[in-house]
Amino acid sequence: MKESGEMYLESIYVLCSSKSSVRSVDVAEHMNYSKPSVSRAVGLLKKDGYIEVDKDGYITLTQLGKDKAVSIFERHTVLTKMLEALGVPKDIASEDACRMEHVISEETFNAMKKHFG
Amino acid sequence: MKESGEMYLESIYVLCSSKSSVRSVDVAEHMNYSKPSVSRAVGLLKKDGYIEVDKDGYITLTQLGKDKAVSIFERHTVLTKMLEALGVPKDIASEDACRMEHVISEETFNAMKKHFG
DNA sequence: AATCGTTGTTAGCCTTTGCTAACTCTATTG
DNA sequence: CAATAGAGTTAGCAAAGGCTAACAACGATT
Repeated sequence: MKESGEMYLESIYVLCSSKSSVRSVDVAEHMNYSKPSVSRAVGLLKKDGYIEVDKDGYITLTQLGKDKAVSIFERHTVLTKMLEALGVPKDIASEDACRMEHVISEETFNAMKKHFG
Repeated sequence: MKESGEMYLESIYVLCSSKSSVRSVDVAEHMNYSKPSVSRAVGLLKKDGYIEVDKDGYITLTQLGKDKAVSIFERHTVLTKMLEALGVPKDIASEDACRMEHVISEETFNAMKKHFG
């Protein structure tokens, strides 16, 4: 799974937590991406078994997708907490966490979690 | 400047610190990239004023390039220190720092520097 | 029933950044 | 002096991942 795939998955996860239903257009609006970009990404996530899309376009996470999304989101949370603990303003902490969450190793994540989780 | 450009620049900087002269082939070997990849990247760094390349292919950093490289390298150093302080093994800390150094904001870097610099 | 808005898809473009194959140029060497 | 090795360049491929333009499908509204 590539970084962009992780971003889409995380967005779907976040949207699922706050809305009763999620479609591609919601993802596009949330990520500020065009519809075709989301359409392709959704197709890939579906092909790879991370999501299911019903005939009306409603998106649900599979167990695999949920596990992956939760793990990315947990990284985001821990990273944000760490940066805030270092004194970085909340919004900047979250933005930076958003980019860092895709590139840190398991070891680094676990170390951060131990100290800031 | 893109992430890949930053990597090339940092490599050139590191090589300049340990060798008396640096050519494209040294960069290629150091980064484990092909010669054409380096050739193109070097051309771009030159075009953008980060490096100079003499008629024999010897590469030197301009002031702009040096400033940029130092700032990236400093990020690398501070990030590595921070991760080591959290208990991440040295080699993994350095690898992760290598990816994180390109995506953190100035605010986050300064916060880390204050605590771990 | 015709039209319009919403949603999604298709086709295809662009940039980035890696690669290989094949070339040139220069300098050393037998 | 010819051949070879080393360095760099050119041409072009591929994958990722963004975009727009244009179209299809469908439900709601006039």
